[in-house]
Amino acid sequence: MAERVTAGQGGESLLFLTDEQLRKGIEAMFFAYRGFTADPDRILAKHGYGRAHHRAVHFVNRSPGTTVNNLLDILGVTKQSLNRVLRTLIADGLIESRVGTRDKRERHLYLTEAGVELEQALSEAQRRRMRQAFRDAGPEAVAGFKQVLEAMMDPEPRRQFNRMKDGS
Amino acid sequence: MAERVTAGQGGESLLFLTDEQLRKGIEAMFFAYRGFTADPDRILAKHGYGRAHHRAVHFVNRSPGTTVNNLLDILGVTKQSLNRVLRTLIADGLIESRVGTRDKRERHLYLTEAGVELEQALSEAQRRRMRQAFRDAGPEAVAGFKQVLEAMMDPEPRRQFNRMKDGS
DNA sequence: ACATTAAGTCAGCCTTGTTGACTTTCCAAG
DNA sequence: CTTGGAAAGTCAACAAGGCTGACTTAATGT
Repeated sequence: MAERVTAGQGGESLLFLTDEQLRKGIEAMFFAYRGFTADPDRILAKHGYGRAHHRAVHFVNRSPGTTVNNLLDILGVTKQSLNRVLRTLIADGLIESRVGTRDKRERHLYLTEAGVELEQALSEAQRRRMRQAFRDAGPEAVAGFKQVLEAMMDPEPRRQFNRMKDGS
Repeated sequence: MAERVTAGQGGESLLFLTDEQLRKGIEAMFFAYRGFTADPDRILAKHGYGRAHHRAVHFVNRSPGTTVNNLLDILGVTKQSLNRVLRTLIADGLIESRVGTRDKRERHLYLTEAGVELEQALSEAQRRRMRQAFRDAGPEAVAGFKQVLEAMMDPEPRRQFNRMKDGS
């Protein structure tokens, strides 16, 4: 089996990574991400929602009272795209939008009771899979998993990721 | 900091995983996957293609001569969805579709020279990021990363993933 | 007073999923 | 041998959810 190795740019490292090893990593991400989203997707479909709604609900739950602009930064989508999703969630009574007290231009977003309920259902499904995977793989593997994922992020999302470690 | 822990279904395990730990895993997947797809997305955009084209090119390169049906199984999308992408790739001369010799209903798919070129550009971008992440995290972390991802897949994709380890 | 900012809206586009209906080809049972 | 179903692929039409651009409204800060 011919193992062609592409040149590593910059200072040659200590680790020898074949293209084949890297490709397996790439495919692992592809298949794992599909599994990762499969359970919530089923729940969302019942409600007539998509992944966009899930992301919105997740991060509003994560940072209650967050503003629209804040959410835009986190999700990395356009205002118009988020707005469509947000509008339906507000209309359906899952998210509440309160005018800011200090700055009345801002809208602060909160999950309603129904919103919390959906978020619970979605995240519990996802946690279940994550928990199972973590248990199957063991604590050392979990540490490695997190390390690699963090190293794979772009700098700005990584900052957000770490900032969110300790609450809003 | 209140750490609520949801009940682990089934036999209580040795690992205590808080909801907070699991949620960090979930967010890590979200942000990392975005980084993972960012580089190829930029290249694809220049050619007027999307992720669907990338996936098709990737797996045709991976298993030259594969049939449409085969690809369907791997990608987990509908025939019609794949077909649209495939049609443009064939029209643009990146993929060649040969009628099967044994079974003339089947179409066997191959990358043309131009197809190989695009695949190289895409996968090299992705490999670069993966390589960097792997190096930053170290070999032990990489092993853990793979273990957890594999554990996160649904059984059928996992089978495909492992089957592809040693070539088509 | 005026420029800037946050939020929201409308119109229109693209990609990529979906379902349903269809053709061509193959194979197996009568 | 023929014929009827199954399998592979194709075409048409629709929906979700991205995107850009132009614009309004309201509040803020200079």
